Amino acid sequence: MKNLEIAQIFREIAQILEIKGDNPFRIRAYERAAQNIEGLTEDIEDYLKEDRLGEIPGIGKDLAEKIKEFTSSGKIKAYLDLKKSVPAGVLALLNIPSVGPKTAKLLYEKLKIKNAEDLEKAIARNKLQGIFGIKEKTIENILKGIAIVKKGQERMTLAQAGQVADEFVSALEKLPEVKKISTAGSLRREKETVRDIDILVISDQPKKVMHTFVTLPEVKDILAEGETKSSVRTKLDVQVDCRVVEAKSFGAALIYFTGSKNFNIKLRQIAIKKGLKVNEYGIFRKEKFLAGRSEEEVFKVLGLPYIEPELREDNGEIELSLKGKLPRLHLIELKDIKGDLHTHSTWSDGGNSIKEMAEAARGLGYSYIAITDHSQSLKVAGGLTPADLKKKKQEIDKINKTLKGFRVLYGTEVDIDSDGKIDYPDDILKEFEITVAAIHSGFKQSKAQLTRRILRACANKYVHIIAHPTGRLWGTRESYEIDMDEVLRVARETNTSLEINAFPQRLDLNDLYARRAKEMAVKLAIGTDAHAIEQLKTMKLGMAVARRGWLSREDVINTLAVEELLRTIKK
DNA sequence: GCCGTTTTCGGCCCGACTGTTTTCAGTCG
Repeated sequence: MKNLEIAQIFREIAQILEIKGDNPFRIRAYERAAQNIEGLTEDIEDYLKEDRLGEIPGIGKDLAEKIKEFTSSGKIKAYLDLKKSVPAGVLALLNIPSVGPKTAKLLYEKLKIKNAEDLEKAIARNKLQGIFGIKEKTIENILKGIAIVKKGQERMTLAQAGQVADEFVSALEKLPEVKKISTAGSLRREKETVRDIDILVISDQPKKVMHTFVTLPEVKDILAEGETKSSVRTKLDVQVDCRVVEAKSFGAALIYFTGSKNFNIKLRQIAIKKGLKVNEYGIFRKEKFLAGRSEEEVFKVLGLPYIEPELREDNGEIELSLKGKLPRLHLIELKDIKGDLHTHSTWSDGGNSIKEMAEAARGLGYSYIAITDHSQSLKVAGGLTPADLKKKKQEIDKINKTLKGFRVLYGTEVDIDSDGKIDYPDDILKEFEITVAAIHSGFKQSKAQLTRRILRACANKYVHIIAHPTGRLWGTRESYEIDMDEVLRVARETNTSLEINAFPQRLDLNDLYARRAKEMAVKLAIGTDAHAIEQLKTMKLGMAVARRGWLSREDVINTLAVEELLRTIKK
C-alpha cells in the first residue's frame, strides 16, 4: 500500500513550492491531493490498475502521471529535482511555530540557515538582528518555537485530549458570562489523535471570558490574546484555543471551528455557487444575515442535511449528502451498544472479578458481557489451562443464576500462533460462547506470513472475532502489515467479525479500515479489552472510530440482543 | 495543478491576531 508514501511526497512538494513562493493554488492542489490520498480506504494501486485515478478528487492528469511514475519506478523525477533546490532542513524549519514559508525562505537566502541548529546558532550570535521585518519579538517567538519542537511536541491521543478539554470546559462554564460552551476541532470530530484543543463559547462579554481563559491555573504561556480569540499553552505543553461569538453565530462558528479545514472550504465553495457567503458569523446573501444560530440551520440554507462532525473530512460525505444519500446513514451511537465482547477478569490478568465486571457492565446499561480471559500459551498474562476453564465456567454459571436481565458470556481471547493455529483444541474451543482470537507475538513476520495467520484464524470455525487486527500500540509499536483486502474478503466468507479495539493506545482497526470493512460487508465488534471495571468506559473511544468509519448499528454485532448475537456469530 | 448545469480559461474560503508596519504581510486554523 503506497498511499501514505505518495501523500507524503505530495505534501513535501507543496512545502517546497511554498518556500519557493510558487502559485498558492498550485500548492493547495498538492496539499489537497495528499489529504485525499490519505483518506482513501482502498489501495491507490488498485485505482491505478483499474484506471480510476481520476475518481480521486484533486487528482488530475498531471498528478495521475506522477502517481503512475512512482508506482512503476519508485520515484518521481520532478520531486527529486525540486528537492535539490531546497535543503531538507529548511523544510523542517516549517515545523517551528511562528516560522512559516516566508520566514524560512528569508533565513535561508539571507543567512544560509539550513536547519534548526543553524537557526539557533544564528540567534545566539545576534545574526538575525537587522534582517528586514525581524526584530526582538519575532526572535523571541522563534526561540519559543524551537523549544517546543525540541520537546518533541506530538499529537495527543483522543483520550488525553478529552481530559484536557474537560478541565478547561468545566472551569469556563462556571462563569456567569458563559452562556454556552462546546469543544470543537479534531477533538469534536473524534480523530484518534489531536494536536490542539479548540473551545467555542457564547458570551456577550468576550473580553471577560478571554481574560479568565488566559489566566486559568493550567496555563503556562499565552500565545495570543485578542478580543474574541486567544491561544494558550498549558503546563503539559498542550495548546488550547478559545473563541467567543454571539449566540446568533454559534452554529456557524461551531462549523467553522470544528472543521476540517477542507470540509469548510468545500462548504464555502458551495455557498459561493449559490451566491452566498459562509464565515464563522453566519451564512449571508450580500450583507444580509440568513442563518447562524445552529449548525442545522446553516446546513439547511446550503441545501445540505446535517452532517455529523465525525464525517467532516471532505472525504466523499458532502457529495453523498448533496445526492441525498447520506441521510440514510444513521451513525452508530453509544446507546446502541448492548454489551462488551472483549474483557478480562482476575482469572487471567484483569484487576476485577467476573462478578465485578458484570455488575459494572450492567451499570453501563449493557445486557451482556463476554469475559474473554487469555488462553494457555500466553503465560505472562495468566493464560488459563483447561483445568482453570472448568472452574471459570462454573463460576459464570453461578453468577448468571443471580443476575436478572443480564448475561455473562463464557469467552476467551485465544492466541494465533506463528502458523495461524489456535492454542486450544477444538473440544475446548467449542464450549466457548465468544472466542476472540489475536496475534500476540511474531509481529516481525512478513506481510504474507502475518496475513496467512489471520486468514487461518478466520477459517477456524470456532473463532468469532479477530481482536486488534493490525496490532498497533500507539507510541510503542507500529501496525504490522497485512493484506487487509484479503483479510476482509475471507472474514466475510467465513462470517468472522473484526474488532475495533477501544483500548486508548490501540483503536485498532482504525477509522479507514473500519469504513473499508463496512464497504466489504464485514461485520465489526467493538470491544474495550478492559482489564478493570474503569476501562469498560473506553467504549466511547471505540465508538469514535466506528463513527469516523461511517458505521451504522447494523454493521456492529454487539448492538444485537444476546440471543440474536449468539445466533449470528455461529459459523 | 484542478476543475466546470453560470466556465476548457480564469477562477480557486475566510477571518483573527501579531509584529512591524503607518496600511499590511505573515502565520495560523
